[in-house]
Amino acid sequence: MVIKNSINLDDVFAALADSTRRGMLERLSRGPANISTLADGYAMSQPAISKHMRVLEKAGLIHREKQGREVRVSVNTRTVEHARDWIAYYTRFWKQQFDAVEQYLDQHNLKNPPTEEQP
Amino acid sequence: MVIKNSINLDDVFAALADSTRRGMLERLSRGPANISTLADGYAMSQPAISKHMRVLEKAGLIHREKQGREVRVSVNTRTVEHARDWIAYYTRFWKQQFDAVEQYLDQHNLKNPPTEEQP
DNA sequence: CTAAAACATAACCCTATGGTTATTAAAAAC
DNA sequence: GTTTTTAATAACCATAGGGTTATGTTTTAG
Repeated sequence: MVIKNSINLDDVFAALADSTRRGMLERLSRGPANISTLADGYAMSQPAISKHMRVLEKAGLIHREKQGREVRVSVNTRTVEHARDWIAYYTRFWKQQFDAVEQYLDQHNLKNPPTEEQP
Repeated sequence: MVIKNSINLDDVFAALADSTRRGMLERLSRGPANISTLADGYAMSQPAISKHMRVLEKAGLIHREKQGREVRVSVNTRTVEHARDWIAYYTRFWKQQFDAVEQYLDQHNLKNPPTEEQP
């Protein structure tokens, strides 16, 4: 079993930056699937699908397992959580600032423009 | 005030797929900053920085505010949370499958190979 | 044994991306 | 009023990305 142990956020987010690949990951949330199943519904050639799989695999987002002539694909939870956690971690601080501003505006009744400007 | 109301995950994740831009967002977790401050520590030209800002703005990840000749930049919490939530939502299902497999392997004592194969 | 199915790889095309230098605009400093 | 500073824009370059067709490989089906 090949396990990717170094998560590269560049690759992970780049892989997520394509709706076809996100669609495949969404499909995989209903359970593992083989590649032709994942390809279902996309109007593109088989090699194009193959490339998308490669991008997802290089990012460590999926795991492929040969089963006869088919390939069973499943999501690599660890990588996906890493991306989520990166955003979630900083969201704490970003939101904190945002809330601070909100609170200030609330307390000083500055959230809306002066009444003379309103309709 | 210009508010981006349609969040495009393609743009958001693409913007996050660059360590320079992630670095700037990390810097912004310590509070809003002007662009030259954000550029600090990056060995690249000023126009390159300018381009990165454009990418972040197009993705709706930041908000720029002209203050004299400087530009104050702050994080757009809403967009950032949207990206986080997309991942977090599906993580529930992916992890559920993962856990189901783990549980099965535990219950059937299949997590490790047969003892004869072990050192 | 031969044909079909499921995938991978190679070679190619076009556009997007990340960087550069040169130039410009506007505000601040002197 | 002239010079600096901050930032944007234009024009360019090289590489990466997403797509294609053509071809090959392996496994299953007939």
